Amino acid sequence: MEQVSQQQSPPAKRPTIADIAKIVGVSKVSVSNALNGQPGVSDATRAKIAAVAEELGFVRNSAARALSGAKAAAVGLALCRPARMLGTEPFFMELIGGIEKVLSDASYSLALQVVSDHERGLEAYRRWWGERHIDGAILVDLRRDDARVPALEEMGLPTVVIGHPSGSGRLTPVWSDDAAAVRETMEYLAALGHRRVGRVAGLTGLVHTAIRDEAFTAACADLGLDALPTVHTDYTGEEGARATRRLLLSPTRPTAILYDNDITAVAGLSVAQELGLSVPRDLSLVAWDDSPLVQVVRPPLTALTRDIHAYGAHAARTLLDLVAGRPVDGYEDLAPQLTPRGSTAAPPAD
Amino acid sequence: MEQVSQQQSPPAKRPTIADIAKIVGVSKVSVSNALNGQPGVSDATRAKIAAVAEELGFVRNSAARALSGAKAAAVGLALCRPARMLGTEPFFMELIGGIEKVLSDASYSLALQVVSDHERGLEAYRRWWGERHIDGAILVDLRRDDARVPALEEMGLPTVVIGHPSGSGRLTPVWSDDAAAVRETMEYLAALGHRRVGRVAGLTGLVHTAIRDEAFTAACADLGLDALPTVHTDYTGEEGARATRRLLLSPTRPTAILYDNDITAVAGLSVAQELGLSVPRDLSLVAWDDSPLVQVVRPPLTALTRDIHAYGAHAARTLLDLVAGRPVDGYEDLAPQLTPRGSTAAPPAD
DNA sequence: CTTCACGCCTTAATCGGTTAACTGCCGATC
DNA sequence: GATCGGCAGTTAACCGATTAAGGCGTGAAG
Repeated sequence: MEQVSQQQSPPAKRPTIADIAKIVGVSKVSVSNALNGQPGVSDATRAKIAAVAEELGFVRNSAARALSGAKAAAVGLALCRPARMLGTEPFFMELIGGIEKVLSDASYSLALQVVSDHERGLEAYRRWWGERHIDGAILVDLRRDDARVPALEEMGLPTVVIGHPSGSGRLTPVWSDDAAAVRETMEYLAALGHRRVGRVAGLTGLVHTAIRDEAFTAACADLGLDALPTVHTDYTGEEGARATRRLLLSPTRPTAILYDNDITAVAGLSVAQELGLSVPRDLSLVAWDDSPLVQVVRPPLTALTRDIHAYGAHAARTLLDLVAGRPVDGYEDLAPQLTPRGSTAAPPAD
Repeated sequence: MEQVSQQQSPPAKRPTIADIAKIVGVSKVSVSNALNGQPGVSDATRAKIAAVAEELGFVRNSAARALSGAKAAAVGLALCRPARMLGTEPFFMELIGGIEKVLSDASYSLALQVVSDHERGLEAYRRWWGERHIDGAILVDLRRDDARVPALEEMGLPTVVIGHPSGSGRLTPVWSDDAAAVRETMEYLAALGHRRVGRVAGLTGLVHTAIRDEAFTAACADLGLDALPTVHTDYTGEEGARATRRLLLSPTRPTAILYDNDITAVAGLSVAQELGLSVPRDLSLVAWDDSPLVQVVRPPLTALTRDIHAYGAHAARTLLDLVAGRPVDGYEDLAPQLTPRGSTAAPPAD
């Protein structure tokens, strides 16, 4: 706390289109048109303007541009995570990376706010939109009967919802078929010979949790498997461990467990090993979402893989279409693919 | 891709201070002053204006405000991560969470851009600043002789550097004493009886890597330990595993290894177990940065703990001071604290 | 009675772009 | 030769807020 290092305030004034206009000897409007590729400027003039702009290091003032009714060239994302869940899931960094890729190619930027609850998230969207700070928004962590959906609809803010169409109202959904992934996994486990499969799920309120819950129950019924009660968690390692312990110590101990994320699956693996169970000999585990994490443990976990980066990119691309007024349908991404690794095998003979 | 769900464009015009002025029967200026808590407005008028603004759901147009020379109420962060490293480290989500907390309390927002290299990161800062989109910036992943430092200095963009003062030039640094943490760890390991300690480090170019490298070498010398060559990685699990394998298969196999992040440490644990080494009986491991990850594996890893959320919050607070023109020193956060867990013990008798 | 200060409020100008409407001018068309 | 159309470019107005400068009435001081 001893280091002193001051910065002086910016002295130089930024060049404006008026400066360029004066130098080139044309009007502001011609400069504006030239720089924006609008017609009505000769190629010669256009070139001269471009040269001067370059030389002066001209940068458009987005405030002025926005004020004149143009786009803000930014989209908003209010991420709702209680502090302790932050950083537990690689999912969001990946997703944001994908979103960012598309946005920055279009010279859009992302306004990000991490908030404690959906209420405050909605406030952020409302402020950004009211201030004309953003042209569109991305909504994540979709809940059942999510109050944010009607609110955003009413605001008229172009929004892409990352989540199933069943919960996205009139907003544009981008989603993947989680039910299919559950089905594929259950068929795989059933084929291996498993009859009692447990499930450690995520937060109950989320739409995708409900969808997976349902698909899980349906698959059990279809495949004639024992339906064990699903245990819900908050995605943390601790709850994943607790849930796994509960399943493994119950009288109807499962021979395989399907997790809703990577952290709980890894925690489950540790619990199993603590209890003296060998994976995959005594117990098979499947993680949802592939990440460095699940590949680094021993044995590496069988996982439901999806390209989260691409998922985010699709959402961003869809939003840009929406903002530009291009006709937009929802976008269904690929369903997560089962990637078998060392954590799944036939159940013990018993 | 079948779902069709259109959104209509926003029909209603947002209320402006002119609207409020007309209704209340005063001038725009009075409205502006009233809403900004400026003097020159009677309490009665002020109350009336506030009431009408509330009723109309008035939100300030930040573009217009920015155009008139006011603050942009946002700060920028260009995060430079190659795609595959994204999401591997919980560190940045935590850091951003801490930054966000402080910013949103001050009604500031964060402009975030994930870029592929520092060159593009600098471009983002330049664009944001030129556009008056941000009032200040946060710089991370500080490298030695980082070209971004002089560039930002020259731009006059108020910037807080998350990194050691030795590399932050005239910009304001926020840092923690990594050297002290290395020293503490080495003393601990030496006290346990270790004589050969290996180190799996991060990217060579980074300032904090160099500082830890140096502290490591110095500590070895001071404590009379064998100086094994440090192995550098890109923080991924794969490279962590490779580095660990290399150390463990060398003729001078270490009895303890200090890692530069959590992912490489966990990968190292797996490698050790694969090679038939028992942790901590045959080998002790120390991870840098505590995360759910290192607590979930067996045994849970001894780690260098720091409050990353608070770290980010300090950086943001310092930046807000800087932006407001308040006198600012650099800020030295607490040094990472050693948290012993099950992965460290005395070395084998040999 | 003048003068000054002050509180409250107004008008005017400004930030840096964009859009709308209009002016010359040239060549093609009838 | 008059008319039309299109291109290159102009001027004027405007977006919504802020700052600067000034007016006007009231009460206190000289």
